[in-house]
This record gives sequence, structure tokens and C-alpha cells, in this order.
Amino acid sequence: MVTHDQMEFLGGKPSPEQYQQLWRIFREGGESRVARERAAIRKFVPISPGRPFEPVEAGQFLWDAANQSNSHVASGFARTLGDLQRSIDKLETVYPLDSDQRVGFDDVLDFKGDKMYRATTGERLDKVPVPGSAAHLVEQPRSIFKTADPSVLDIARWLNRFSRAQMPILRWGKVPEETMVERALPIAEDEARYQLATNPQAKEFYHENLAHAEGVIVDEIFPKLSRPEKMDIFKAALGILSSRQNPLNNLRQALINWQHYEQTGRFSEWNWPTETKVPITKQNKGAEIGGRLIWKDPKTGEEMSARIVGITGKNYQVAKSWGPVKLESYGNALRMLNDVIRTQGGERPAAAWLTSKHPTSELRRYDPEIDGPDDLEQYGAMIFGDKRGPFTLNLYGLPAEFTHDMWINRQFFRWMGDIPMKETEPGSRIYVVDDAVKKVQRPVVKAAFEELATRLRLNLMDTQALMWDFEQRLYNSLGAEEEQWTFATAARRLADQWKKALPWERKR
DNA sequence: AGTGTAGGAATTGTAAGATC
DNA sequence: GATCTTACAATTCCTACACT
Repeated sequence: MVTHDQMEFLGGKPSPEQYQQLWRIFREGGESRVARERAAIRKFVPISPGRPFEPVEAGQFLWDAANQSNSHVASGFARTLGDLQRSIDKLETVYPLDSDQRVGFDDVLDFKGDKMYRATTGERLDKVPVPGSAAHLVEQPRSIFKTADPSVLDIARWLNRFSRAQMPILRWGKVPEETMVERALPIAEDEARYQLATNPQAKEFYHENLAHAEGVIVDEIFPKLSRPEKMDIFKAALGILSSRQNPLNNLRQALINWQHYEQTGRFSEWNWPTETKVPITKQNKGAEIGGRLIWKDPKTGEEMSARIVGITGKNYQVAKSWGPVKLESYGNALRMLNDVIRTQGGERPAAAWLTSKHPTSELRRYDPEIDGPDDLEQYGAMIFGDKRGPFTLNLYGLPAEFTHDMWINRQFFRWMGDIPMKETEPGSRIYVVDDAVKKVQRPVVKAAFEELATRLRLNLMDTQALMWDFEQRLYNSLGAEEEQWTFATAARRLADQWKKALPWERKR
């Protein structure tokens, strides 16, 4: 879909080349769709069999149509270029494009025999790209958007368009899973090989970055973490607290909880520095542990809110969650970690248990809800969940596991031409959905990356690191400014703060 | 009635960027 | 410089609904 920014990019009256682009989109679409759609397009373009088209003329017609200076549009099909584009997009969802030669809005290619040219510039392109591969987009950063910092939404929409122009959309549930994996692989391989040629160190990034962060933590914050079994337990807490947190907050909360662990021998299920007491009164009497308590701060009159984590004689004990997801989301997993340390008989055996495989029935001792047949062997850390489990295993350097992060989702569904978006309310702002990847989709994405890893002769973790870096380069080359925290930069920042005061003691 | 799936609500501290 | 806005390295829990 063409955004307002893109419309502005066209800069009022398009150049002949841009008319030509416009025309190509309509012409190629028109030839590859069913008659009904072709008829709709002919409303805009006065072509008839036998009449040779003039691309510039046709583009001019489209532009006029978009600007309402043409009677064909008076019937109300489209009023602006954006409307026109939305209509095309709608048609595309009804009548999927054939996987023919159509390419992106601003990237029309000409083929003469097996030779390829960029239609806009006439530039000869040596390599015929794999349809859907975005490698050449990273190679040649371009100004697609007029604003300096297009939103992720703008870019995701443009990327959907880029993919759909070259291949049919593959929607989850509409096509077999194998089809999606087959689609993904050639594109993935092309993009991965581009990465290996241009930024091969990306695959080691994850490991080296983490090693650096560990060094800073041990040297400047908690020297006791130099003991491997303690670092292993710390990493489990780090993994659990990663939900919806960037590395800075993730590491900060893990360090704060480690303080609690060193003092009490267990991790706090809630953000303990926020713990406070609220007197039980007639009005708030009868609330139970786990419930939400809302009260007014007696000093400031400010409305406060927290979860009840305990009840003593006269007071409710209340606290907040470790992060932006529900208190239990972190709390349940931290309780499991405490249980593992206790029942396995200490830090060293607990770490060994988390990093080795056991039948699902044994994992159910800690997490009764975990999926899988009783005798399926899974890593102990999988009790922390589908995302946090593999993430924790990656922190341990176990390369066999797959972490489902938002970049992997964006990338995989870009290959399908269907980066998901949603409206929070009808008519309201649309967001790129980075979350809510269904459980059933995960094995499919994982299968594609496993096969990719095999083809590249890399392990899964390095493959992920490589592709994660590619997707970020792609978004950045299209104008996103995705600041990326890493554990190393987070550790540096936190160590500096540590010297001044413990973070939770700093004045807000 | 039971099972499986999809999708929405709830959860909330931080800091960069925008605006005053 | 102060204050406000926005979005975030998403998950778990719950409910509605389709299907058996």
C-alpha cells in the first residue's frame, strides 16, 4: 500500500519514468488477473485489444484519474493516488497475483532475454534476484519515504508490497505449511549469503556480545558471578525476565533480582524494590492475594496501584510486576526456578538440569501446563515457556534452540508477503503485529530456519543472529532508526550507574 | 459435553522524542 | 529545562466459538 509519504515522494506531478512505473503496475496486474478485475482496471486505462499502449500516456491517464480530473473516476472508485493504491491492494487480496515478473512500486525491472535492467534508470543488473529476496534493497539504501524517519508501519507496508509484487501472498491456514517453508528457503538463502558476503561477523555477534556483558557484570557489579554455576542461575533469571523487555531493562531487573537472591537464597516473584504496605481499611477490606489494590498515596494524594502479594495483620503487602507483562508471567517462572534450585539440590545441579533434556513428564513437576507427550525429551529450561525457554538456552550457548523474536517474525512473514498488522479499534491507528505469533506457527518458522542452517552449515543460533542482523539492516536501509540495545551496551550503562548508586535507589 | 483454536484483555517501568 | 507522549526483545489468562 502506498503511504502518504510515498505519495509525497512522487512529488506532485510525476516524471515520465514514474508514469511508466504506474503504468507497469496496472498493465502487468491487468494481464495476470481474471476478467472482472481487468475490467475494473480498464475503467482507468483506455486500452483495447490491438491498440498499442504508450506507457507515459497511460501513466498520465492514471495520474489524472487519481487527481479526479478524469471522468472515469467520477464513479467514485478512487479519489487520490492513495485510494487508487488501496483499491489495487484490495483487489490483490481477492485475486492473488501470479508469481510473474511484477516487482515493487519503485523498482520495476525490465527483462530482455535473460538480461535484467532497472526500468527507471536503464541500469544493467548482473544478478537476477531471487524473487522476494531483499538483499539488493540493503545493498542500495534508498529514499522511498519523504520523511527522514518513516515508521516501522510504513516500512512493513512497503515491504509487504515489495513481496506481493513478486510473489503471491501465502496466508497462514490458506496454504500448506510445506509451501510456506518452500517459499522461505530460496529467499532466506539468498539473504543469508548476502549477509555472509557483507557482514559475516554478525553470526558471532550474539556470543561475543554476551561474553563481553558477562565480563562487565563480573568485574564491576557482582564479582561472585564469576563462579560458573552462579552465572548459569543468573542467566536463567535473565531469560525469564526478558519478556517484553529490551536488554537494558532485562539486565537491570535481573541484577536487581540477583541482589534479592544473594540475600535470601531465592528470586523474588515480584519487583521487590516496589514492595510496600497499605493499611487494611473498612473500604478495602476483603481483598485477596493476587488481587489488584488501588489506593491514594496519603502524602501526594496520587492514585496508586499494585498487586497484593501478601497480607499481614493490619496491612496488605503490595508490589508491582518485574516488567510490562503480568506479575505472574515473570512470577510463575521465577517460582519454578526457585523450585528447581531447591529440589535439584543447589545451583550446580539446577543449572545442569535446566541445560539437559528430560521427559516432558518430569518437566511437568515444575510446570504442569507444559505441552508435549509424556516421553518427549525436552530441555529443562523449556519450563520457562516457548520464547523464554529457547532464549535462556541461547544464553547458555546451546546452539540447537530457536528463539522466536519479533525480527524473525517480521522476516518470515515478509517472505510470505504478509507481515501482519492490526487495528486496535476499527478506524484507529494500525500497528505492525510483532507479537501474538500462534503456537502452531512456530514449528513452521523453526523448520525453515533449521533447513537454512543446514544449507549454510551453521548452527541455528548463528543462523538466527545472521538473519536478525539482516532484517535490522533492511529496516534501517529503508529509513528506520531502530536503536538496538545489546547486552554489552546495557551492561556498560548499568555498571556506570552502579558506581553512583544502585538503580532502585536513584531518585526518580 | 468435550476438545481445540483464535483472538482479546491485562499487565506496566523506562527513556527517547515531542512539545511546552 | 520541564513535562507530556509514545511505544516497547509479548506473554499468560480468559472467553467465545467451531468442530467432533
